[in-house]
Amino acid sequence: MAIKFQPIGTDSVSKRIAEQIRESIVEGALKVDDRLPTEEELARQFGVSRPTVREALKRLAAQHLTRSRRGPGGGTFINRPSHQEVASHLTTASTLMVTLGEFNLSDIAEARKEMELLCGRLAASRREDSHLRDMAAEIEVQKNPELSDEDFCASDVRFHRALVDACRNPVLQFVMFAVIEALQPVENMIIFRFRDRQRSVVQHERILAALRARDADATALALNELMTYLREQFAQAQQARELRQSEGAAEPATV
Amino acid sequence: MAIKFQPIGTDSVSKRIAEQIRESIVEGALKVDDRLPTEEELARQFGVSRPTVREALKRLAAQHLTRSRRGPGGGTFINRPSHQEVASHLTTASTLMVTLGEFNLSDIAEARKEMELLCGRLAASRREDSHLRDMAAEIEVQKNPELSDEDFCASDVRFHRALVDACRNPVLQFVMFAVIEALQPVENMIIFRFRDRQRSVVQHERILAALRARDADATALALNELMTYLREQFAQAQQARELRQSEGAAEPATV
DNA sequence: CCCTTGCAATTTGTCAAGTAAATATTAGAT
DNA sequence: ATCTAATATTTACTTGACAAATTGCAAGGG
Repeated sequence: MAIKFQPIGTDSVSKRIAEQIRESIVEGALKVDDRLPTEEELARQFGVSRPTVREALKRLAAQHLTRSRRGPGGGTFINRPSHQEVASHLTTASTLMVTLGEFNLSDIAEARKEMELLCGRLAASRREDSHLRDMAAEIEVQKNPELSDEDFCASDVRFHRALVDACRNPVLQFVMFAVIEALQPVENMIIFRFRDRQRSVVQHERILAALRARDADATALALNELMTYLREQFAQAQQARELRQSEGAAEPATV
Repeated sequence: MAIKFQPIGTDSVSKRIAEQIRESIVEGALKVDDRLPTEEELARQFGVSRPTVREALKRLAAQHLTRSRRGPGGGTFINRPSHQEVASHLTTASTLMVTLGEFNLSDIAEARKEMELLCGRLAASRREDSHLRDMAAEIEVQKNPELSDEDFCASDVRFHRALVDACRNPVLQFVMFAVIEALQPVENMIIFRFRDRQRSVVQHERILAALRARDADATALALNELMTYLREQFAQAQQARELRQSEGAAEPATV
């Protein structure tokens, strides 16, 4: 009985149809803005029913590979996925992996530190005045003591996004947005507990000044200090979290 | 007439249902391996028909957020997104954005260079002997002159993956795999045209030696040279590509 | 007593046919 | 000529049904 039986292709029809269309796209047979046949026609060609075709199209739509419009001249079209669409997708995925504990905080913090340092160095030579303005505006927001913790954190995220934008490399921007946004809930938690805003704001100002002077080393230095500080906070938060989990796992948060 | 009318929720029902379930997941109301109600029950709760619910579930399944099984005890479950699944998803997305021209080659090459340099520096202090062995094995493969261009390229990818592995940061690994794999088709094209293998192999050996000595600076130096060389090749390839597109756009490839 | 076999119940997968809603086109009216 | 209304096309959704897979249990044979 050493026969190796083939695992039967058990994927659902709608999945296989979606795969087939996706293949056609990546192989170039279907180009952006090409129109697919009508659902009825597709159903006929694949030899399946219309709802099955529709499920396949929804799979593709969920990945922003197609878009559909009703009416004459409507139909289903191949979509060019925009940066934002794919990035948002990536962000939810990474957020989920963080909240599910798939990545630990210190790994993310390290990755973020290293990559943001990299962006900072590039940004020093490439930043435009508009980036400086955006960052300055956020610092002003952050100085407002009336600001809620949530709003402060949101502004912090916008500040770092502006910094990443200034490095003017779409790929790095793409990746960093996911990393930064995935950290936001964690940052929220930390800032809520230790709310040491002043220190962050001072560092932000140092970073901005260094970028304004197009000084890569000074930018890296200031960023490094900020990131090191944040990493300490993360480690502290993680210790607290682990302590809470092991000690009072049953108690539902002492708020 | 200065009234601001609310934009009416124009998203399709199945999309809104998928959104609602996704929200429940990221907010923690639905945990991993939780079972959703049956499709019929969901249809009743949302006040829609079963096919509509199914379209929503297919959207989620396409993002690996849920999985479904038939039979009693079956149903639709919240899925824990594995590194591999999400990474493969990210890879196909970035591959698509490259082939659709959303990212240009030099941006990717730059991002890859900077990030791989970063990984290299970290790897110098963290590499294990197993990583060195993996890399050495790939270099041996690459020395074989009988190797097909395709196989050489695949080995090259494995070499760089091993390098990234050696930095021992899951987040960086996660991101880099997508960037490296997205570049593979392009690398293939270039190596096929200019097939300068010898030069790559020599650089690989230098990188390996530097890692063996745990010398971060030497690693960075060797990597930098390799990446700079590759970037030149990319630029050359892109020029050739653009030339071909503008000149003989009609002609179907002169092979 | 244990192991196999087969049956039944449950749940997703697929099909069929039709109604509703949106939209581009065309014909008609002012 | 320009605006309006009818019309045709195509996706969006509904209803109702059957098929297939998988689990659990029960009956039968060792």
